[in-house]
Amino acid sequence: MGGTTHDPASQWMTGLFCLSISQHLSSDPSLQQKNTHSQSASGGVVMSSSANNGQQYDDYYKIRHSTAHVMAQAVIERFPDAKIAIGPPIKDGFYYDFDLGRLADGSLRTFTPEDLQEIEKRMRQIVAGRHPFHKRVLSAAEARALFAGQPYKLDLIAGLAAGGVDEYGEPVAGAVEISTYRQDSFEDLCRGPHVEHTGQIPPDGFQLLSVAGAYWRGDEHNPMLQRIYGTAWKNKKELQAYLDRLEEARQRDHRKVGKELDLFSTNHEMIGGGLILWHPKGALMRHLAEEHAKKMHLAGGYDFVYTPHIGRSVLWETSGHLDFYKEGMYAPIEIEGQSYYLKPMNCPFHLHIFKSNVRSYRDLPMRLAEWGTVYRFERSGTLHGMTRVRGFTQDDAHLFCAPEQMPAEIDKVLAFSLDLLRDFGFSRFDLYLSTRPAKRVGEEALWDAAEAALLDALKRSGLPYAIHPGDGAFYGPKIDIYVTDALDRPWQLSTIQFDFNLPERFDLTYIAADGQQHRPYMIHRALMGSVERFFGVLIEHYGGNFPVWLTPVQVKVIPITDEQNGFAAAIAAQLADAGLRVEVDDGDDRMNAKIRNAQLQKIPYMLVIGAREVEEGAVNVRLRSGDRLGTMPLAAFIAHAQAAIVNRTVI
RNA sequence: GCCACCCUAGCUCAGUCGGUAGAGCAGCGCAUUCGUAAUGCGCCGGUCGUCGGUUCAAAUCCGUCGGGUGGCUCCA
Repeated sequence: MGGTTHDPASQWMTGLFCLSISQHLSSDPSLQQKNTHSQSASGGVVMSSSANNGQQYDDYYKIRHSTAHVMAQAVIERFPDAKIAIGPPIKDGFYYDFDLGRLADGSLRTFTPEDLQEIEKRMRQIVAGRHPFHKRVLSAAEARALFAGQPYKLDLIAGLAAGGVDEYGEPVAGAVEISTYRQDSFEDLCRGPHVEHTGQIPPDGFQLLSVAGAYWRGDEHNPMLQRIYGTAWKNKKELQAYLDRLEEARQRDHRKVGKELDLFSTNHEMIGGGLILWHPKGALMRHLAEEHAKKMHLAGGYDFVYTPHIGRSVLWETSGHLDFYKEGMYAPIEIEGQSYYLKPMNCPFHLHIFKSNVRSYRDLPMRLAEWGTVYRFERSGTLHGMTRVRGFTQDDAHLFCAPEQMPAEIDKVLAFSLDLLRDFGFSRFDLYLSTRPAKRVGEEALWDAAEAALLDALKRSGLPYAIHPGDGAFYGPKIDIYVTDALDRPWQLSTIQFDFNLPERFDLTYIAADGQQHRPYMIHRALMGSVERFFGVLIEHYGGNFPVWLTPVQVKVIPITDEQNGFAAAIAAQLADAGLRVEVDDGDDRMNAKIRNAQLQKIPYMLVIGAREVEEGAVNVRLRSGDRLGTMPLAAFIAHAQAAIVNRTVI
């Protein structure tokens, strides 16, 4: 999700008066596809240095698309009355949506696990038949006749026949050709391309994965369809590699690792959904992360502010939140006849800090930063661990500057953001510039200047970027930064957004050198985005094997017998004095068990202390990786560990 | 919110055709003093998520509510 225009959630997230952070896991490789699409639709606006390797993409695209058709055939054979909707290839696979009608009791007819098994079995038979894919082009009238009993197809044809727009109302370049593809007994409305015949679908390269409810065109006002997800690859080996990747992702799931390492928990029944309890070890990591980020902010010219958790309704009326964002806000609290709202965003408070005094151009740029905890209503079905929650803390800042300062300020904040993300171990970035949408506020000159500044900053960054034309919020253009994690998954973290709206609403001014009042530029930015979500992403990126500087317990001292407990305690005291976070395991376990426990807790350094070490006054160092550094003087180990901390390395 | 699947001890799970509950880990106790991923023995621990129905009998079958997981346009 995260960032596509068609995502209703992110649409209301961005259609706000203030900084919005997409909390979603951005499992959205559509970005790449979307760019291609934008390019064809709007004449090559997209500039991206991450090249599509077309041939490969085409092969997978054809295999997945064709497998979807084969699946639809198998479904139709088993459920002859099924209505078929759409069945596109997607990242790593495909899906197809079906309407199976209703059962006698009025409930939706759905696929059972047995259905899936049988469908998959039948698919292999169809594939073995080596049926060719036949394309034919037909008129809208012919298409309507062909799909007379298929309401969803008729809906699609209507969109195509209307011309100029596709089924989502997006403009389509060029003339629209209506075509079908047929294999064996199954003919589907489709623009292709497909493989030549079903024999080109590797029978051991695909697998059905899951069934899910999905609304027609993603709109909950529409009928709910039954979607079958599948995956398809060129051969068995690739399929297995993909399944292994899914398993690896399960192993790294931040909810699983968070429990194993005792970092955080949630409790829907007693606390509430989407609300995080940070346990001591998780809280320590959060403290370390924030401490580092805050030092960077102070060095980067930011001023810290603190603002309340609630504010009077007039504040949210002024900001526009009560008009446009009420759905996302919690119900008001009544105090002394006044309504107070829990804050969904920090910006209105920051604007009031700006307004609390007459501002001179000499005060600018003013950079107000706050780790501000906000509360937003999210539908219960969308909540997910730490990455989609109802209460979260933004590393939020608002930059106010004079027009002439703006380009430099953009450069600075972009570089700052990337520096911070790099410090947390991310090295692969994709940047997106979202430009002016049709409905917008602010003068054209403001948009021109802001978009140009953002684009220049992107160019100077030297990193891959792309443009999403028309994808900006109505109040200003923005840059979003996606990082790619260790499992090649993109996540939207940082966002840098112009706002031409709030300075107007709050009537912000400063006195320029000409003695006149001027309106400042205002930029929202969050780098981690939501601290909770960022933490979830970090857990999955590292799979719990955190870099030494962030890990809650850095050193476990392991005396082999209790003869060494005294020496171990003395070692631990010296390590603590050196600033290391250390624990001693002086329990009854054998050394092997102590090592195993430390290993399971993913503690980077284990210092094994036996009689030899005591005699030599040294420590024997084992790493989390299983590597052994051997015996060394304590001072040498401290130097090693401190270097790992300073360099933020993962050992 | 909607669709599917799931809910058994603190955790991970087993429990056959319906005959009234088991293991490992964790915790606690005792013994053990050990050289790089689990020492042994014992003890404690569950009205099988909730409420209701069917039945001589329900963890098991049916319904209900609660909770969890995946999904709800990655464009015919």
